[in-house]
Amino acid sequence: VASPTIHDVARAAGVSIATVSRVQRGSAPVGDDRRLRVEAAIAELRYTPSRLGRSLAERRHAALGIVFPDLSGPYFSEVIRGFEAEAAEAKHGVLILSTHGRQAATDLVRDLSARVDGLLVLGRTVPDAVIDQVRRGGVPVVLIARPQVGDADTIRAENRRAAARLAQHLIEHGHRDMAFLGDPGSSPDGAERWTGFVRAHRRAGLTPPAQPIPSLYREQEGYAAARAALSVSSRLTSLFCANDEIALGAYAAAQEAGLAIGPELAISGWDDIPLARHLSPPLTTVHQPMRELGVRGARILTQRITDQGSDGAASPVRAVLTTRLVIRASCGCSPSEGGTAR
Amino acid sequence: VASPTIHDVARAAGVSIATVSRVQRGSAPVGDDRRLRVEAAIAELRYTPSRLGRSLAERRHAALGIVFPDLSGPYFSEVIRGFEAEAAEAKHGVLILSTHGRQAATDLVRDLSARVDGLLVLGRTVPDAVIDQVRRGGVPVVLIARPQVGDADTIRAENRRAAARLAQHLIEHGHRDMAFLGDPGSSPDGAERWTGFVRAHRRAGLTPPAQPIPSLYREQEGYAAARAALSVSSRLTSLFCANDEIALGAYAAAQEAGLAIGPELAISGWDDIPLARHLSPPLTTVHQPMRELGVRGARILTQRITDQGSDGAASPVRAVLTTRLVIRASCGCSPSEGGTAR
DNA sequence: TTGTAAGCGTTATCAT
DNA sequence: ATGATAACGCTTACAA
Repeated sequence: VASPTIHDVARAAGVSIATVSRVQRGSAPVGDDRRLRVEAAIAELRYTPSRLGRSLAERRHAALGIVFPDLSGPYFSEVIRGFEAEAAEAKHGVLILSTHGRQAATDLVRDLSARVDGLLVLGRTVPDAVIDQVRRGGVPVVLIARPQVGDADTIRAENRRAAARLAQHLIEHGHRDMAFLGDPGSSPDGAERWTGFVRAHRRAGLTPPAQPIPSLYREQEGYAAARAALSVSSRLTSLFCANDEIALGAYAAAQEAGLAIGPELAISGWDDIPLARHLSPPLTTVHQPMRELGVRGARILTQRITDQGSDGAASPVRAVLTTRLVIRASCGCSPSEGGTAR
Repeated sequence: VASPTIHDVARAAGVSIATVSRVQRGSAPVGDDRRLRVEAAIAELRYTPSRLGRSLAERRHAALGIVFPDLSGPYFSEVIRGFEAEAAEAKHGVLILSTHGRQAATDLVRDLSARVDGLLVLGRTVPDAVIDQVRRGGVPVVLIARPQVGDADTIRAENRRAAARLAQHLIEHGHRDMAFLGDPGSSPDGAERWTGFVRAHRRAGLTPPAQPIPSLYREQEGYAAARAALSVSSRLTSLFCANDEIALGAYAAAQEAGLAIGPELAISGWDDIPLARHLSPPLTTVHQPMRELGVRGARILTQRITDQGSDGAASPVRAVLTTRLVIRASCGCSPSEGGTAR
């Protein structure tokens, strides 16, 4: 049941393998008689060239890889979605790798890097050293939502200004006692949001909280953090959550405490996951162009790959995509005054 | 910047490439002196064997592929999640392909099939003919949520009985005028749910509706279908939705019509997406083991691949995974009496 | 234990 | 226009 090779076709058509290759990929002119015979043989034998043989000869995989922490939640799915679409456009296959916190991630990433022509790395999935190593191996790497490594290309969504605008919006609602739930230490994104949050306070002449309430970016942890925040200060009127999952947990905590979300306790999230608009009240949050992050990542990689021959290394890309405030009801706005601010 | 090859290492260590190969993969004993020299050279040169060269020699890609319609919504993400985890376990890379309704899907799938040792196909993404072709090419295929093709392995989640139990539950709530929103024509899953729905009516001595209200499996379409249903019959007290997205649309339609979901209008979904429990009222639905579907798919594929040498084709797998009713409040149950039925 | 050499299935360079 | 033939980078008999 072994698949036919180029030799089988050549034999069947009574020509050399070079001719078969030419016909099959139209790379050079072939006489009509032979072309016909070859085409017939190809159809007859159901010949498909071996990707492996071809890649080995062409010295390219015609594939891109993407590494992400986990596939739970819509965030990474969306990035992958964009990435895959754009990669397919460029005739690239797509290999995925979820590190899912496993320790062996390093080896898996090395493995993956040996299968692709370019690699997109999301979040804090891979040690810097490994990134360096992969790049030195000649595989272009693009980083998303991750601290920079050397002069690797980086794409991120704007955080600081959006956070400041959101915090300011809350301040204009009259809130004076706000807590920030999240973990600035674990992610550059979180750190920037915290910075924006603080900045808005300063600009309004207010004193921001001294510290964020620490919380991992999951509902469970958000719930715990919100309970903690609420119990510490009874004057708290607003919870600024570093992502929507945390906000979800905050909803639960608020309901448990008998607080009306919106009027009595403002809650905001980040990411604008599909869930957000279906909550009651709908969640005020910040929309990130997740799909676009993936698209851009793939685009930069294909660019780097085609540029690989030419010398004169193009300077590293440092793209910052714009985010969008999505004002809904959970910040205390009435549904009618809600809307979308740039 | 070209990566070092096995020859470079051999030269540096003053040994043959065979010895390098042996050391590198520990496939055969090597004298201590040479082993040390080889290991030193490998470290020195930062040698990583070429996946392409290796795969060509081993005649296997060490990779699995998965084809799905789209990455929007949690359903396919979950399947992929399980698939990836299990594949990684078996040291397989994972290639993804989203057909996203594009017409060129057929070529893309052929392409993909030339890059992997086994393929998982979800939903109605690929024409039967292509599936056959891939299988004849020697690549094992597993089908999920898709009509059977020849004797390819198939995995699905149980539908009929779960649908019947859910419908019966609704009937016990006193509902006599129920509508089924979905598109049995487009998917075997949908067809089976409809069958179960009808069967429950019959068993209770009731007359089921003559036809489902047609709706694609998306919120938008669900909304339209629900409006249509509600306008046709004013006696309608229950909407049995073929998936959660449709139910989401039904929620919107019900709210618009001023109907209290649960008490006045029962709504049920299918899939138990994360959103479901966050709706108000929380959505009664049916939980599918999506992750498990992916895991099983990968497991069967690896099995088929390793069995490929041995003759005596194992008979086709026809796995049916069990589903679970998740009773929440949207069916009219009070939160307290809610719970999970097997 | 170690090395030589024959594949694995292409592409691409050279002659012709 | 066509055909030999040399890579491409590895694994694995087969010899020694």
